[in-house]
Amino acid sequence: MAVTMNDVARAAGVSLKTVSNVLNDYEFIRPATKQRVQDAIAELGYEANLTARSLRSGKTSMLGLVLSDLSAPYYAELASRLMKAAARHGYRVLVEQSDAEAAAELGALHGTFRQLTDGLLFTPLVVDAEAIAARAGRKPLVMLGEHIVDPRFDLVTVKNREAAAALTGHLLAGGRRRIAVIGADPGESAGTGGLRLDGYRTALAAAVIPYDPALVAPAQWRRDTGAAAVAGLLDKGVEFDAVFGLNDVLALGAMHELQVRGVKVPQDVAVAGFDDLDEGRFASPSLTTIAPGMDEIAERSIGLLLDRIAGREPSVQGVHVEAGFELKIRESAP
Amino acid sequence: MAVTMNDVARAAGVSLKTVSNVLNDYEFIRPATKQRVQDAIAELGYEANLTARSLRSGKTSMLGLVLSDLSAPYYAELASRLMKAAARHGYRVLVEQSDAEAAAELGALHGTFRQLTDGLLFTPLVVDAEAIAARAGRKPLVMLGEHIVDPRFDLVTVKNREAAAALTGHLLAGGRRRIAVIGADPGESAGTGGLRLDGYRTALAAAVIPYDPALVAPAQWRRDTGAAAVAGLLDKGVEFDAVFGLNDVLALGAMHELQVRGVKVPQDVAVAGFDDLDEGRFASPSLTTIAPGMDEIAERSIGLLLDRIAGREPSVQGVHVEAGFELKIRESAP
DNA sequence: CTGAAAGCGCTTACAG
DNA sequence: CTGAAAGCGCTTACAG
Repeated sequence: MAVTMNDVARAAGVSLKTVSNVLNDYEFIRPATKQRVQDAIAELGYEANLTARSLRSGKTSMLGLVLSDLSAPYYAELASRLMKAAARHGYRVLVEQSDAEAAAELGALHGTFRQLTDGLLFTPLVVDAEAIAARAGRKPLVMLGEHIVDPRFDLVTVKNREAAAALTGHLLAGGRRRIAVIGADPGESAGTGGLRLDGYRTALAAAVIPYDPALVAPAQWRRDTGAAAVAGLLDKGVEFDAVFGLNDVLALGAMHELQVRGVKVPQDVAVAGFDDLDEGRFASPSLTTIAPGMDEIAERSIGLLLDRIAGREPSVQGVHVEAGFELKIRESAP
Repeated sequence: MAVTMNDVARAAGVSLKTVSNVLNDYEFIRPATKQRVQDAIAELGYEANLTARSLRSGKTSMLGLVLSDLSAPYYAELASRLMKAAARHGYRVLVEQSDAEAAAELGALHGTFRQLTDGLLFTPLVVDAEAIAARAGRKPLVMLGEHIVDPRFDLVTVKNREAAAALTGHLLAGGRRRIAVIGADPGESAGTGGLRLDGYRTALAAAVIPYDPALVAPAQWRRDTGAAAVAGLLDKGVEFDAVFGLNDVLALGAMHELQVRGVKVPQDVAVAGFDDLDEGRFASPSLTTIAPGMDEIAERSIGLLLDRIAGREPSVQGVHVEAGFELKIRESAP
């Protein structure tokens, strides 16, 4: 059997409580006692049993991360950084893939997944604020992304509108006038796609260029759907001189389709995305995009969640954090 | 407070043990009793406390997955599928990133990570078999990848040698004679890189073409390093008419560098990779590659690990599973 | 087929 | 500053 606190207590000649005090960095321990306990721990190779600690304390030292699909590059990158940020504070991250299904998204809010974690980083895609509020329980919950923007919930996000406007502004400055948008419904205004579309419209308005809904093609945010959306525009005979993929994989899929059809990028059509995936830097041509402050997002969301868990964050209302961004100009839209 | 088994027992008018029996699908329960318990569970909204169950039973229903970096596309894809396969059996997967550091790889073998999981899926990159054997403990451990091929350990992998030989054969059939290899040391023979290099050499030998170590460039398996390795070959004046990136990101990095330098792919130099990332399908040109049987790998490794956990797998020796592969011929090496 | 009791390894009031 | 005791919510022999 594994070494227990009892073994340590016996070896050090103290009580269980004293070992617990040492383990939990209780201040008022006589240095000599502390030393004896630490020696016993080292000698016996004692490792605290997290399960027992969890059962008693109600804390698991795990954070939950709910996202649709870990194999999507943006989420993989985000998960990786969140795990590293959490590790710095002594927490692990348990990932749950929802596949963008409502039942899975809601399921992560209670049941065993919730039990196993002290707080949740949640990237809802289909479920609405009411459904979440009804099920969220008392454990802290921080939203990532923009599907839910609600004063009841903490939220960490990028400056989507500003970033999309900056990118669109860059395309306009390059002389592009008919900029297709891939990944949103023409009338969309909420959620990540809606906010980015809104930024696009803002930049258009600033340049006194009318908004043409025919240039906006909805698509799920994948490479194949990005390619299909551009194919649809081309087949319908819609004219455009640039494509703004609302994220990088959409832009990359679109760029592929353009090239397959002999449309030259950027000469005939410029292409730009959003996310700054490593993949885009090595695409041909390399992809112009927005680099969201991923480290800032990871750091801030973990920080906020841990503050809530520890009761350090005083605000009763949701705290909304907006991370910065950077425009990365590359070959696909110089 | 949450509803406990005691509350359910009281509501159903039975003992704790009976509730436990119903929860654990014990066979011999009177149907009426079972029904009463299930009704009480439904009515109270009871959810079993996993932590308490773990402390008592020693099982956590979690599997550990140790890999170097979750943001690497192959690992992200693998993790995603492993999580889905595990979920089908009622298990979750807890991921640990080692950053290819020995301390982290060894650390995952004991301590809290091991405690929290019933078995480990391990992708070691730097640690050797002896170090693992010395620290592995009694919980099951299944190796993924080929860094450790040792009769003491279970292993699930692709047919690396055969796949690399098939790919090389395809390049040779296309008339390529000087095929550069990116991602291995010229003398390497063990590990994933070594096995793939070995397959390359086998195909070369079958075509009676001498092996030229000058064509083999070591590189970490990333895009930037793939680009740098090809740059190195070009700068040294090494002549080649094809590049075999030992995985897709290497090939994609190499392809980017070639194109930046005005080398036409595939006319001047054909490029091929290994992994069949979605990214490669949408690269320009699209990437010829090997599709490892990812679902087979995920399914078999989870199956094997769960068999070991349940004591169902009788073999004392390590079981070695080799998944199939498929050659995907695309534009970069038609 | 079901019950009463012990115990997994911790933390946490409560004393002193 | 430290000890003895209770208890977190389950599962598991042991009876009956």
